[in-house]
Amino acid sequence: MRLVEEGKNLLLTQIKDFDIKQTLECGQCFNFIELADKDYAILAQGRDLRIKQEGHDLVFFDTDKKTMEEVWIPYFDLDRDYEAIKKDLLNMDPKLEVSIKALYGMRILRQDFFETLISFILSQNKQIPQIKACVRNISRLRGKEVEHGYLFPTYDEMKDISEEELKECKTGFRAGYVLSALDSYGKGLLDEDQLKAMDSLSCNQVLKQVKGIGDKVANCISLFSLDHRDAFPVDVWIKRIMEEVYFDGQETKNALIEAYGKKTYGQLGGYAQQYIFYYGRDLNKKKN
DNA sequence: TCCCAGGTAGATC
DNA sequence: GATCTACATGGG
Repeated sequence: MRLVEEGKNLLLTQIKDFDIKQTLECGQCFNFIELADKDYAILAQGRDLRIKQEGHDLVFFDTDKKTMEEVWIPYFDLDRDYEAIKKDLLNMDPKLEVSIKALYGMRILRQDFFETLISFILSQNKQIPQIKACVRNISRLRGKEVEHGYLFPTYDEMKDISEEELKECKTGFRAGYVLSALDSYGKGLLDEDQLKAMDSLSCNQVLKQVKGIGDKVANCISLFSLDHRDAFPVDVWIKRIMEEVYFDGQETKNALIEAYGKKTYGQLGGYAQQYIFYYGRDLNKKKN
């Protein structure tokens, strides 16, 4: 990986194990726009970033070196060795080979905690396009306008939102859950630094005290915004494919699947989960 | 018209 | 404890 300045843009060359489409469209983040093939606007980290991939090169538009090192390299998890992660996972479970090969360029983003907290509360019992629409509605109502849309609001921008406004954003029965999360956040019960310092189990327990956060959402928040890479969210897709591949086609409780994932993949549980999730969904798309 | 979606809380047994 | 169901909204 090498940094090259090109006028106002920054070029990252010789990148490995990275694909912008796989990374953004694997269901971990919702506030981005596809401008063209492998050319996206990402509304995150309080910024509007246009990023384009050309083979092993990444173009970061209108970006300085400091922002790149302090914001985008951590955000895209580019300072982590995915070759080693994939190799370790394959040793733990050879069955992962197909999904890892299919999703060779997926990186788990290090996303903003508040945004991830609210977004994954909204995600329950919704399809990804609908989650995106919901996040977009809230951002339009309360977030800062930028070139390619609206940033997701900060806590201060969102704290006095009403239930009616949330329902206008098509949050449905999740509106009350969002209010509950805002309340806990405002009271300081959800402190990002403290949650990061805990082990993932304790972290999930704290998150689950919020009404509307259960096992699955807590694991997603832990994995996608609190550096708990051993988290293992079990949703309908994971359940389906793991019952088929690891539980002999037998109906299996979510808690048991989660325990199996954590035991099998340990610290790499979150990565394994993402590879399996994407593969399961992708396979389903091809059937239709 | 029915079924499902990156689920969860509350009721009921 | 474990299981059942209602919950908004949109798409197949």
